[in-house]
Amino acid sequence: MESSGKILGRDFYRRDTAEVARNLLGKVLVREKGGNDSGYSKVSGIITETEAYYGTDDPASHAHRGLTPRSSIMFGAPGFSYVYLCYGMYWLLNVVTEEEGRPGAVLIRAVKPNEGLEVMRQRRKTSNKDDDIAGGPGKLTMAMDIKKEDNGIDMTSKTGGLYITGNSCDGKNISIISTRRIGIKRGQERMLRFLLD
DNA sequence: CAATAGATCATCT
DNA sequence: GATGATCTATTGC
Repeated sequence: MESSGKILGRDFYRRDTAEVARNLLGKVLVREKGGNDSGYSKVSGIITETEAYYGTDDPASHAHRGLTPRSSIMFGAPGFSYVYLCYGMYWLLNVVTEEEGRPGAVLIRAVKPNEGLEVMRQRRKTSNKDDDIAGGPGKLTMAMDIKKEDNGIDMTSKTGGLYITGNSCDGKNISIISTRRIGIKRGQERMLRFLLD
């Protein structure tokens, strides 16, 4: 049997953004670098931290000011990746939620290394601690080699080499904690950050 | 150990 | 031209 579970379908993402963010915890983010060169590698990690971002009602969201070229993907169909550059240095990985025409996305803030730990460690020489390899939005994309080109990938299919599968250990008691979001100026009152205990 | 500044660039006003 | 969903290194106690 497949230890990695099956890929989450589009219906999973076509829900309330906070609901998706909550349900993504414990799932497995898989990154298959589909390159044909010797650098082929497969890495995966268990999602341990997410944040929900809505649309016009959410002052912290990129879709807050309406539809712009960058945020337009948040208005599109669910299940697609939304990768963007933050502070000029780090890429952040989001997954589009809500039905088409309605903005929403879940920021994947942290994962726990599962497969390809060695590869991730090599990509992040600066940090020696395993817990810190993908313990943040920017670190996670660094460890998984996610960049601008990975924007707009259909994560309900293996085609893009980036997808999320179900949890391998089911029925496990997982305690989910929700707190206010981090690193933003507005909308902190809302408990839209979810993390695994 | 806690706090702070610097790096760096696509996107929006 | 200003801003930002960040990370790291350095300083200070």
